[in-house]
Amino acid sequence: MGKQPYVCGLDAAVDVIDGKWKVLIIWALNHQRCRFGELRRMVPGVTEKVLTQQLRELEADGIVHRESYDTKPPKVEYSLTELGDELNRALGPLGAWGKRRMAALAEAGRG
Amino acid sequence: MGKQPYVCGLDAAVDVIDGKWKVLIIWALNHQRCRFGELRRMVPGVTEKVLTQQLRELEADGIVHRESYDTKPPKVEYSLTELGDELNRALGPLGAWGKRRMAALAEAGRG
DNA sequence: GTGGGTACTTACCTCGATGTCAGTGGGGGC
DNA sequence: GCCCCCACTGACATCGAGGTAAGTACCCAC
Repeated sequence: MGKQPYVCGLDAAVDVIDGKWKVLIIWALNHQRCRFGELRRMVPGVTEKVLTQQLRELEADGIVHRESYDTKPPKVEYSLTELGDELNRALGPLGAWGKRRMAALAEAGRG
Repeated sequence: MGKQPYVCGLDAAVDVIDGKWKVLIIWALNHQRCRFGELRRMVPGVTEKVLTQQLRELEADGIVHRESYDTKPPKVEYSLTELGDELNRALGPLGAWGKRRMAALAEAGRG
Protein backbone atom coordinates (compact mmCIF):
# COMPACT_ATOMS: atom_id res chain seq x y z
CA MET A 1 0.00 0.00 0.00
CA GLY A 2 1.03 3.47 -0.96
CA LYS A 3 1.70 6.65 0.92
CA GLN A 4 -0.78 7.03 3.74
CA PRO A 5 -2.07 8.78 5.72
CA TYR A 6 -4.72 9.95 3.32
CA VAL A 7 -6.23 13.40 3.28
CA CYS A 8 -9.61 12.08 2.16
CA GLY A 9 -11.36 9.08 0.64
CA LEU A 10 -10.60 10.26 -2.86
CA ASP A 11 -6.96 10.31 -1.93
CA ALA A 12 -7.15 6.70 -0.70
CA ALA A 13 -8.95 5.56 -3.82
CA VAL A 14 -6.57 7.28 -6.21
CA ASP A 15 -3.67 5.61 -4.40
CA VAL A 16 -5.04 2.20 -5.35
CA ILE A 17 -5.68 3.28 -8.94
CA ASP A 18 -2.26 4.85 -9.24
CA GLY A 19 -0.15 3.11 -11.86
CA LYS A 20 -0.05 3.62 -15.58
CA TRP A 21 -2.08 0.52 -16.47
CA LYS A 22 -4.19 -0.26 -13.42
CA VAL A 23 -7.52 1.12 -14.56
CA LEU A 24 -7.13 -0.70 -17.85
CA ILE A 25 -6.34 -3.92 -16.02
CA ILE A 26 -9.40 -3.52 -13.82
CA TRP A 27 -11.47 -2.65 -16.85
CA ALA A 28 -10.28 -5.76 -18.67
CA LEU A 29 -11.01 -7.99 -15.68
CA ASN A 30 -14.49 -6.54 -15.32
CA HIS A 31 -15.86 -8.59 -18.17
CA GLN A 32 -14.04 -11.87 -17.60
CA ARG A 33 -11.39 -13.71 -15.66
CA CYS A 34 -8.17 -13.66 -17.66
CA ARG A 35 -4.91 -15.51 -17.97
CA PHE A 36 -1.69 -13.54 -17.84
CA GLY A 37 -1.11 -13.69 -21.59
CA GLU A 38 -4.69 -12.71 -22.38
CA LEU A 39 -4.39 -9.73 -20.10
CA ARG A 40 -1.20 -8.66 -21.79
CA ARG A 41 -2.94 -8.73 -25.15
CA MET A 42 -5.95 -6.83 -23.79
CA VAL A 43 -3.84 -4.02 -22.38
CA PRO A 44 -1.88 -2.88 -25.42
CA GLY A 45 1.52 -1.48 -24.55
CA VAL A 46 2.24 -3.08 -21.19
CA THR A 47 5.40 -5.05 -20.81
CA GLU A 48 5.36 -8.34 -18.95
CA LYS A 49 7.43 -6.92 -16.12
CA VAL A 50 5.16 -3.99 -15.40
CA LEU A 51 2.00 -6.04 -15.86
CA THR A 52 3.25 -8.50 -13.24
CA GLN A 53 4.20 -5.63 -10.96
CA GLN A 54 0.87 -3.89 -11.12
CA LEU A 55 -1.04 -7.14 -10.75
CA ARG A 56 0.92 -7.86 -7.57
CA GLU A 57 0.07 -4.44 -6.19
CA LEU A 58 -3.59 -4.83 -7.04
CA GLU A 59 -3.50 -8.24 -5.39
CA ALA A 60 -1.88 -6.78 -2.26
CA ASP A 61 -4.62 -4.14 -2.16
CA GLY A 62 -7.27 -6.86 -2.37
CA ILE A 63 -8.57 -5.79 -5.78
CA VAL A 64 -7.66 -8.83 -7.88
CA HIS A 65 -7.48 -12.50 -7.10
CA ARG A 66 -4.68 -14.65 -8.50
CA GLU A 67 -5.20 -18.35 -8.98
CA SER A 68 -2.38 -20.49 -10.30
CA TYR A 69 -2.86 -24.03 -11.52
CA ASP A 70 0.19 -26.20 -11.16
CA THR A 71 0.03 -27.69 -14.64
CA LYS A 72 2.74 -28.56 -17.15
CA PRO A 73 2.35 -25.42 -19.22
CA PRO A 74 1.84 -22.98 -16.36
CA LYS A 75 -1.61 -21.46 -16.02
CA VAL A 76 -2.61 -18.48 -13.93
CA GLU A 77 -5.98 -16.82 -13.86
CA TYR A 78 -6.75 -13.33 -12.62
CA SER A 79 -10.15 -12.04 -11.59
CA LEU A 80 -11.67 -9.18 -9.62
CA THR A 81 -12.42 -9.73 -5.96
CA GLU A 82 -15.65 -8.48 -4.42
CA LEU A 83 -13.76 -5.35 -3.38
CA GLY A 84 -12.40 -4.98 -6.88
CA ASP A 85 -15.88 -5.25 -8.28
CA GLU A 86 -17.05 -2.50 -5.94
CA LEU A 87 -14.15 -0.33 -7.04
CA ASN A 88 -15.07 -0.98 -10.63
CA ARG A 89 -18.64 0.12 -10.00
CA ALA A 90 -17.35 3.23 -8.22
CA LEU A 91 -15.32 4.00 -11.33
CA GLY A 92 -18.44 3.84 -13.52
CA PRO A 93 -19.46 7.52 -13.27
CA LEU A 94 -15.88 8.61 -13.87
CA GLY A 95 -15.73 6.48 -16.99
CA ALA A 96 -19.01 7.96 -18.19
CA TRP A 97 -17.67 11.47 -17.64
CA GLY A 98 -14.53 10.60 -19.56
CA LYS A 99 -16.59 9.19 -22.40
CA ARG A 100 -18.45 12.48 -22.71
CA ARG A 101 -15.12 14.31 -22.68
CA MET A 102 -13.78 12.06 -25.44
CA ALA A 103 -16.86 12.80 -27.51
CA ALA A 104 -16.45 16.54 -26.90
CA LEU A 105 -12.78 16.40 -27.87
CA ALA A 106 -13.58 14.48 -31.05
CA GLU A 107 -16.28 17.02 -31.86
CA ALA A 108 -13.87 19.90 -31.34
CA GLY A 109 -11.26 18.05 -33.41
CA ARG A 110 -13.56 17.81 -36.38
CA GLY A 111 -14.60 21.44 -35.91
CA MET B 1 -4.02 17.62 -22.76
CA GLY B 2 -2.23 14.35 -22.15
CA LYS B 3 -1.47 11.30 -24.22
CA GLN B 4 -4.41 10.48 -26.44
CA PRO B 5 -5.82 8.51 -28.11
CA TYR B 6 -7.66 6.99 -25.20
CA VAL B 7 -8.55 3.34 -24.89
CA CYS B 8 -11.77 4.12 -23.03
CA GLY B 9 -13.60 6.82 -21.10
CA LEU B 10 -11.92 5.84 -17.87
CA ASP B 11 -8.61 6.37 -19.59
CA ALA B 12 -9.62 9.87 -20.69
CA ALA B 13 -10.87 10.76 -17.21
CA VAL B 14 -7.78 9.49 -15.44
CA ASP B 15 -5.65 11.55 -17.80
CA VAL B 16 -7.29 14.74 -16.51
CA ILE B 17 -6.93 13.62 -12.90
CA ASP B 18 -3.33 12.63 -13.39
CA GLY B 19 -0.99 14.71 -11.26
CA LYS B 20 0.00 14.29 -7.67
CA TRP B 21 -2.23 17.05 -6.32
CA LYS B 22 -5.07 17.43 -8.79
CA VAL B 23 -7.81 15.53 -6.98
CA LEU B 24 -7.00 17.44 -3.81
CA ILE B 25 -7.17 20.73 -5.70
CA ILE B 26 -10.53 19.79 -7.19
CA TRP B 27 -11.71 18.63 -3.80
CA ALA B 28 -10.68 21.93 -2.22
CA LEU B 29 -12.40 23.97 -4.91
CA ASN B 30 -15.58 21.97 -4.55
CA HIS B 31 -16.63 23.80 -1.43
CA GLN B 32 -15.53 27.33 -2.29
CA ARG B 33 -13.69 29.55 -4.71
CA CYS B 34 -10.15 30.07 -3.47
CA ARG B 35 -7.26 32.46 -3.82
CA PHE B 36 -3.88 31.02 -4.72
CA GLY B 37 -2.49 31.32 -1.21
CA GLU B 38 -5.59 29.77 0.34
CA LEU B 39 -5.33 26.84 -2.02
CA ARG B 40 -1.70 26.33 -1.10
CA ARG B 41 -2.63 26.16 2.56
CA MET B 42 -5.54 23.80 1.85
CA VAL B 43 -3.35 21.33 -0.05
CA PRO B 44 -0.61 20.57 2.45
CA GLY B 45 2.69 19.73 0.81
CA VAL B 46 2.37 21.38 -2.59
CA THR B 47 4.99 23.85 -3.61
CA GLU B 48 3.99 27.07 -5.32
CA LYS B 49 5.57 25.99 -8.58
CA VAL B 50 3.73 22.70 -8.84
CA LEU B 51 0.46 24.19 -7.65
CA THR B 52 0.68 26.78 -10.42
CA GLN B 53 1.55 24.08 -12.93
CA GLN B 54 -1.33 21.80 -12.06
CA LEU B 55 -3.78 24.69 -11.93
CA ARG B 56 -2.71 25.67 -15.45
CA GLU B 57 -3.27 22.14 -16.69
CA LEU B 58 -6.67 21.93 -15.04
CA GLU B 59 -7.50 25.29 -16.60
CA ALA B 60 -6.39 24.05 -20.03
CA ASP B 61 -8.62 21.00 -19.59
CA GLY B 62 -11.55 23.26 -18.75
CA ILE B 63 -11.88 22.06 -15.17
CA VAL B 64 -11.04 25.22 -13.24
CA HIS B 65 -11.62 28.88 -13.96
CA ARG B 66 -9.00 31.48 -13.15
CA GLU B 67 -9.97 35.06 -12.48
CA SER B 68 -7.31 37.64 -11.76
CA TYR B 69 -8.08 41.08 -10.38
CA ASP B 70 -5.60 43.74 -11.33
CA THR B 71 -5.24 45.20 -7.85
CA LYS B 72 -2.21 46.56 -6.00
CA PRO B 73 -1.62 43.41 -3.96
CA PRO B 74 -2.35 40.91 -6.73
CA LYS B 75 -5.49 38.83 -6.31
CA VAL B 76 -6.42 35.68 -8.20
CA GLU B 77 -9.41 33.48 -7.60
CA TYR B 78 -9.85 29.90 -8.71
CA SER B 79 -13.13 28.06 -9.01
CA LEU B 80 -14.58 24.95 -10.66
CA THR B 81 -16.19 25.33 -14.05
CA GLU B 82 -19.43 23.55 -14.88
CA LEU B 83 -17.34 20.74 -16.37
CA GLY B 84 -15.20 20.65 -13.26
CA ASP B 85 -18.29 20.37 -11.15
CA GLU B 86 -19.48 17.44 -13.23
CA LEU B 87 -16.10 15.79 -12.83
CA ASN B 88 -16.30 16.34 -9.12
CA ARG B 89 -19.69 14.67 -8.98
CA ALA B 90 -18.35 11.78 -11.06
CA LEU B 91 -15.60 11.39 -8.46
CA GLY B 92 -18.16 11.10 -5.66
CA PRO B 93 -18.60 7.30 -5.73
CA LEU B 94 -14.86 6.79 -5.95
CA GLY B 95 -14.37 8.99 -2.91
CA ALA B 96 -17.03 7.03 -1.05
CA TRP B 97 -15.30 3.77 -1.95
CA GLY B 98 -11.99 5.17 -0.74
CA LYS B 99 -13.59 6.28 2.50
CA ARG B 100 -14.77 2.74 3.16
CA ARG B 101 -11.29 1.47 2.38
CA MET B 102 -9.76 3.95 4.82
CA ALA B 103 -12.15 2.75 7.49
CA ALA B 104 -11.30 -0.87 6.73
CA LEU B 105 -7.57 -0.13 6.89
CA ALA B 106 -7.96 1.69 10.20
CA GLU B 107 -9.99 -1.22 11.53
CA ALA B 108 -7.31 -3.70 10.43
CA GLY B 109 -4.66 -1.44 11.93
CA ARG B 110 -6.29 -1.51 15.34
CA GLY B 111 -6.85 -5.27 15.03
C1' DG C 1 16.73 -29.17 -33.07
C1' DT C 2 14.41 -24.98 -33.80
C1' DG C 3 10.87 -22.13 -32.70
C1' DG C 4 6.91 -20.78 -30.09
C1' DG C 5 3.92 -20.50 -26.11
C1' DT C 6 3.27 -20.59 -20.75
C1' DA C 7 4.36 -17.01 -16.73
C1' DC C 8 7.28 -14.92 -15.00
C1' DT C 9 12.38 -12.62 -12.80
C1' DT C 10 16.48 -9.77 -12.91
C1' DA C 11 19.85 -6.12 -14.04
C1' DC C 12 20.22 -1.99 -16.13
C1' DC C 13 18.79 2.54 -18.21
C1' DT C 14 15.84 6.56 -19.26
C1' DC C 15 13.12 10.41 -18.68
C1' DG C 16 9.77 13.36 -16.95
C1' DA C 17 7.10 14.68 -12.97
C1' DT C 18 8.09 16.68 -8.93
C1' DG C 19 11.04 19.14 -5.45
C1' DT C 20 14.51 22.99 -4.14
C1' DC C 21 15.75 27.39 -4.18
C1' DA C 22 16.19 31.93 -5.70
C1' DG C 23 14.26 35.97 -8.01
C1' DT C 24 10.30 39.50 -9.28
C1' DG C 25 7.85 43.94 -8.08
C1' DG C 26 5.14 46.02 -5.67
C1' DG C 27 2.54 47.26 -0.74
C1' DG C 28 1.95 47.52 4.12
C1' DG C 29 3.43 46.83 9.06
C1' DC C 30 6.81 47.76 12.81
C1' DG D 1 15.56 49.53 7.06
C1' DC D 2 13.75 45.01 7.29
C1' DC D 3 10.59 41.59 6.61
C1' DC D 4 6.47 39.45 5.17
C1' DC D 5 2.60 38.83 1.98
C1' DC D 6 0.68 38.55 -2.81
C1' DA D 7 1.08 35.35 -7.11
C1' DC D 8 3.88 33.84 -9.52
C1' DT D 9 8.54 32.30 -12.84
C1' DG D 10 12.85 29.98 -13.96
C1' DA D 11 17.17 27.19 -13.41
C1' DC D 12 18.73 23.21 -11.53
C1' DA D 13 18.56 18.59 -9.04
C1' DT D 14 16.42 14.16 -7.85
C1' DC D 15 14.33 9.88 -7.93
C1' DG D 16 11.51 6.31 -8.96
C1' DA D 17 7.97 4.46 -12.18
C1' DG D 18 8.27 2.48 -16.15
C1' DG D 19 10.82 0.61 -20.36
C1' DT D 20 14.50 -2.68 -22.48
C1' DA D 21 16.52 -6.85 -22.94
C1' DA D 22 17.88 -11.01 -21.45
C1' DG D 23 17.34 -15.28 -18.72
C1' DT D 24 14.41 -19.34 -16.55
C1' DA D 25 12.28 -23.96 -16.99
C1' DC D 26 9.31 -26.74 -19.20
C1' DC D 27 6.32 -28.59 -23.05
C1' DC D 28 4.58 -29.17 -27.73
C1' DA D 29 4.56 -28.98 -32.73
C1' DC D 30 6.98 -29.33 -36.96
